[in-house]
Amino acid sequence: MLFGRILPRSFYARSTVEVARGLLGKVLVHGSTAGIIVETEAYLGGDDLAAHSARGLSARTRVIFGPPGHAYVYLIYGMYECLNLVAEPDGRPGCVLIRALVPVRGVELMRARRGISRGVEQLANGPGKLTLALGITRAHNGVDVTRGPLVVRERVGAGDIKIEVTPRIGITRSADLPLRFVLVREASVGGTDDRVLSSVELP
DNA sequence: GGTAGGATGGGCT
DNA sequence: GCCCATCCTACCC
Repeated sequence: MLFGRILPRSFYARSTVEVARGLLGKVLVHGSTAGIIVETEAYLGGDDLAAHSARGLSARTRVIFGPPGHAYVYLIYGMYECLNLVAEPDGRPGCVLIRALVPVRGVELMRARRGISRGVEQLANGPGKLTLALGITRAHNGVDVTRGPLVVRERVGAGDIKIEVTPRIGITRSADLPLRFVLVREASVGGTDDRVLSSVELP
């Protein structure tokens, strides 16, 4: 698995939906651990009542209104942390929740952090699981993901991908909007990555 | 295969 | 005080 360049800020300075779709198939890297992004959700500005930014600017939502290409990490249910990547030009709200990864580097460390000896496909197949597996915490809230140690990279040799679109998971407001994006499989046949990508079990 | 319930703490009304 | 952008275990088909 070869990683390409770090995604530049211009990648994130687009509409939240474009960024959510564009992140599929890219590689999230933190230290010695990395995984291919296979599931994302877009949380928009404006009429999207499920978004944390819907209630306006606050100490918590400040990052979402800030410049693109930064991490928004928050605590959910008092126990887990969720990673978002901020989209849209500076000053406009919008972020992408990373919901699932296929581990490609540092699998043993991920296993140790998760405290389980289960299949590799279950190490990072959920928003609370992947932050635990990659060692991402609220200490990363606001960090610039166009500079290390937490970055997203291109994947060398990645072909066309197929994307499935569904409503978002686990929300009650604005629940019917088609803003969840899942990487179904590689369209190009024959790469060893096909097996890896199809092995993820989405929660 | 499926679902019900509990853990656990911060943000907001 | 209530509501969560969740996960795991136990238990029941």
